[in-house]
Amino acid sequence: MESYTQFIQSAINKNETIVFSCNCEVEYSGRAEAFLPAGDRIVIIKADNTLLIHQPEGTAPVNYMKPQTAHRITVTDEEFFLKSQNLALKEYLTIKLNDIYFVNSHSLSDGQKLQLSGSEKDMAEMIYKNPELIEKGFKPLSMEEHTTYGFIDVFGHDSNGTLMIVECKRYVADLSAVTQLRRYVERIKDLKGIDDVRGIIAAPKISPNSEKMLNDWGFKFVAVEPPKFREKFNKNQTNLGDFSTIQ
Amino acid sequence: MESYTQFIQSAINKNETIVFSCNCEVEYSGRAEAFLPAGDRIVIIKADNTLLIHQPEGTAPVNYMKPQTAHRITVTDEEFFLKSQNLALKEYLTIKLNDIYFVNSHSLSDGQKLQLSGSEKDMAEMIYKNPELIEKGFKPLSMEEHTTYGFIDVFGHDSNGTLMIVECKRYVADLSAVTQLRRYVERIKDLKGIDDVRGIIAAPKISPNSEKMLNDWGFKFVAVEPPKFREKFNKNQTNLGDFSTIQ
DNA sequence: GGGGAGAGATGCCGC
DNA sequence: GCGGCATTTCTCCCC
Repeated sequence: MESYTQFIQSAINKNETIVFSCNCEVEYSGRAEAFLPAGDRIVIIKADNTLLIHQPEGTAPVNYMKPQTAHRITVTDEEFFLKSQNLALKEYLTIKLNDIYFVNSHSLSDGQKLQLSGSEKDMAEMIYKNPELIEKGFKPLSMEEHTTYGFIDVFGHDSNGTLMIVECKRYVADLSAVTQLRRYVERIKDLKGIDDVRGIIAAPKISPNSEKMLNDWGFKFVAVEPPKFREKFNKNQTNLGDFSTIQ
Repeated sequence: MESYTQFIQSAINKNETIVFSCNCEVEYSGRAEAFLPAGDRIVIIKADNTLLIHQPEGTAPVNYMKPQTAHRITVTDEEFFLKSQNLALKEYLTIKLNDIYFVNSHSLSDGQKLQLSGSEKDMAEMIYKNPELIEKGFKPLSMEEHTTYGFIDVFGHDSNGTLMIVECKRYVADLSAVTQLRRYVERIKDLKGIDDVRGIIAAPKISPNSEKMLNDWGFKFVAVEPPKFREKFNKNQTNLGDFSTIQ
């Protein structure tokens, strides 16, 4: 234990990226209060002093501390602790280390950013460039039009000159998407002093209750798929190929 | 490289929790499309076949695959890949391994769940038990009352018998919190066939525009802090104690 | 730094 | 599985 914790403390001092696996319990106090009883976990301390605690299952960390947190190993009555505190955010975390299985530490170098396509913004741009996806005669005027009550994805008018507000969702449009659209429509009616503004939800799908609410308010749903420029795989494949033996 | 990748493949077969550090590039196709150029990262494959890729900075993983994804090492023209696919979700990820710095694999055991307090639900319970936090004479009738347009945090009536709907937020109430409240108020008016229903936002803070919108609709903001039962630290401390040397 | 909103959101609970 | 919604949301963008 002692050699492991000394190694961790030394790596903390050198600002390296540290990974270790341990049996531990965790206490957190900050935006909420939390306690996690003893179990096996993986702990990562990154170069920017982010701390992550992962259980052996699940996508999200069970506990964490944000970047720029101070970390220190302490020993009391032969019990080992990793104490973290972020004074600026008033957040505190203590890991009681019952056992350490392995530790690794490296200086890692990575200046790359993820290049992603298929976001809601990409959808809005696609609609802006291909307005017929909404309806024949739709003329977009602006994207991300700002109002006090939020900003509008695509703003324009139809073939009759009636103003149109389009709210894009990349997956299933829900109740809050509909109230969001309503907020913009009301705001534009108020700002322009007119009563005739159309509201459109553009998404691949919409939940039944949301569609009911949408129709109750006189708005319209248009089915649109988000664009995916980088697509390389055939998603309809049924042949597992290389993977067939490990399914 | 070859011994590392063989070790990884063998650990995948044994369903262990694997951690390795490497230089790699990543390609993802699924709900969106993404590419991450070469850099140093930490990769975790968990016992439930969740995969996480972390850069040396930041809280969130830069790429990931959900639980129950199949993983396999492949070698083509002396280039090493970790290929992951989740056929059920139609998601695919390929890591091109340029270099591996270390690998570790263990069978980890952890059946514990995080015990958390200070959530929105805790706030609702606190208000239910201490209705004077909202106002003198408030009588709560139910929590999580269900409507077609969502469920209400705390439902009750005031000293005059007027129905009241309370929406709790654990941090700053925003525009969508106000529209959410409005949705419930309108739904209850509609269901009960009455016109007099009060709406309350209970939160520590509310954004200025949200408060304006709230007041425009005749609703009210009440300042309430979320409860924190596990609090052990004095957050107003200015003495850094053990941490003073590493700030 | 605050406001506003998306996210490959995730996770939880309910039906 | 979908629906509805909170989250120690995180992250980005813009003011």
